[in-house]
Amino acid sequence: MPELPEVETTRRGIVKPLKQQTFTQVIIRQPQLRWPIPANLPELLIGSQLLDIKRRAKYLLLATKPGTLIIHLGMSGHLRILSPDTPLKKHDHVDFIFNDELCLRYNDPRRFGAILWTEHAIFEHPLLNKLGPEPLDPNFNAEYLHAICQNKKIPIKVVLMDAHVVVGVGNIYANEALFLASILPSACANQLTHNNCEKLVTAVKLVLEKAIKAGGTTLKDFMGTTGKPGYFRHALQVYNREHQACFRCKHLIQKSIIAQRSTYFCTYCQSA
DNA sequence: AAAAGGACCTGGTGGC
DNA sequence: TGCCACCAGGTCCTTT
Repeated sequence: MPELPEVETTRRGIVKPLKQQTFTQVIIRQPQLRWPIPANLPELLIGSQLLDIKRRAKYLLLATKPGTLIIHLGMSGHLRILSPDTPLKKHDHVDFIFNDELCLRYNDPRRFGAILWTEHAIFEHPLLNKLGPEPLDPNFNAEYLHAICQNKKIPIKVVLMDAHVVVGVGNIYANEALFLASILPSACANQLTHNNCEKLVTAVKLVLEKAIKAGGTTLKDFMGTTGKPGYFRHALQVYNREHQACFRCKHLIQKSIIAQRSTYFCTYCQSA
């Protein structure tokens, strides 16, 4: 679920009800996520006010006076806001309770996510200090991408998905952006022209902005509606469409594996 | 240093 | 119905 648009949608959904609220209880049922949840998290948080919720890449950053709570949703995680007495579902690993009346509940079946704590400057944290620019930031532009690509002899899709190059471009949007830019995912990065990079940067921004705007469906899901989102599905041009007709040219969408990830493309539309 | 592959974990699906 | 292989929205770590 958590591509960048969904993480941003989650952030927007929880910041309003929770900002300025005070942590009154922290319940850890399953501490073993990607890394162990700090056992002293309850004592660190209880009594503190949640000052703000920011996002960097796919990390949610919950700022308090003594430090920052870092939450990553991994491959399968999500956050919901509920009444604290809501019956538990499978994989409800952590509850953060505010003012004894609102519960932020973390659920993550595969446990690839993370809940961490730091008291230092947040952007110096080892997980954050080597990240590339945000995709929607002006620093992510054709000049930057083209320069990076010069010394990369790997498929452009792998470059796009490398968080040291640019954050937040997951498998779905890498496929979609490359289709929009008419560039084959397998194209060797150092073969791309400046013009290719221009189109690709534009496509990444467009696809992510559109998906964030479509985040309403996710928000609804996140607010407690049952059932899976399917939020951006209708807009997908290539992802998960193997053997189906390309919407643009009617040739069949093909699938291959690049860096162990499913990759979808139209050889007719994506010639670069 | 760059590139490739493995690792972490559960659930759903499709084949036999 | 059961069992099994394989796939899934991420990303760090180890090996080549």
